[in-house]
Amino acid sequence: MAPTQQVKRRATNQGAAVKEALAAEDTFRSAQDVYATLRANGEKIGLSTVYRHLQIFVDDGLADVIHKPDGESTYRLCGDASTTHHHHLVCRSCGKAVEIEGPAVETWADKVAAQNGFTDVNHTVEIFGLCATCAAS
Amino acid sequence: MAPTQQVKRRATNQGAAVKEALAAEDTFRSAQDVYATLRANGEKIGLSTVYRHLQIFVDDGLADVIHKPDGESTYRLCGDASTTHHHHLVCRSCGKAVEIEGPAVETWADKVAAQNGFTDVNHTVEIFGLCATCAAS
DNA sequence: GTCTTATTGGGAATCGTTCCCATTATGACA
DNA sequence: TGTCATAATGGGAACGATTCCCAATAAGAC
Repeated sequence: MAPTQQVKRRATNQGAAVKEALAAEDTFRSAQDVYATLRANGEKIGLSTVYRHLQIFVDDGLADVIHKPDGESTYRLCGDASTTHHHHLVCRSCGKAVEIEGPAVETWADKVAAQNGFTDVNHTVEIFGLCATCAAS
Repeated sequence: MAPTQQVKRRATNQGAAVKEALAAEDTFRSAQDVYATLRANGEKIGLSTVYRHLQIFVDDGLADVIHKPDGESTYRLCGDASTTHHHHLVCRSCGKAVEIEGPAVETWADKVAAQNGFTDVNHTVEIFGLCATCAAS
């Protein structure tokens, strides 16, 4: 919506740590999960800070969020999310995600919304399943 | 998954009241909202019971759930949800929803999942926007 | 009418997330 | 390199939605 305005932001160890933790895996991970991992690694960081940075990443378009059916929010860094709108194919078991695109879905969504008089539209499309690895075990 | 097995279930005033409350409007409503409405109507019912029945409706395929981006779960009765898989165009402001179908999306989702070795697939497609009424105000 | 047991409901408990605010540390500037 | 303004931190309290627990209640079968 509004042009992503970069606010002055300080570089901190904690911020870097959160980003690293996310970068380490290509799966969607919850804030609690990231926090636990960092603490286990001996990182000195608070839960609030983890939430803060995760949210910042989302605001800056560096990360994507997926709200799991159980209500938990999970995050994952996304290469060039800012330029390409995309969706995810997510493993319900391990959280592993594959970025997918569906141009047809985009246009369909906009068309349907317009036909019904809806404006300021956005949509969520997530496909959940079991990845080959998890299905095998 | 497992064949929907109908369990013996008693007919109670509370159960009927919850269903009525949902049937009264074609919008997705939260458990808290339904509870408040019922109490305001002088209905004698507990919050736990509302949650319980809402969940039962979902299990029985009588209602659809949508997890709002803020994490709240909203429910709405759906005519023949059990027979026709469909999605929703939901007003972000008032919750009003229009049932929509997108056969192309279904096949696309399945195809993408299969290509990536995912099984036991399901997907969520919800379109959020502002309905004409809410946009006007 | 009686009895079995599904259902109820209110409050405690849980869980993820946000808030508050005194303390800490980054980055700009001298 | 030292000083300073203030962004960032973190720990615990606060919150809101949802679930749990369990004694009291009431539906439905006989």
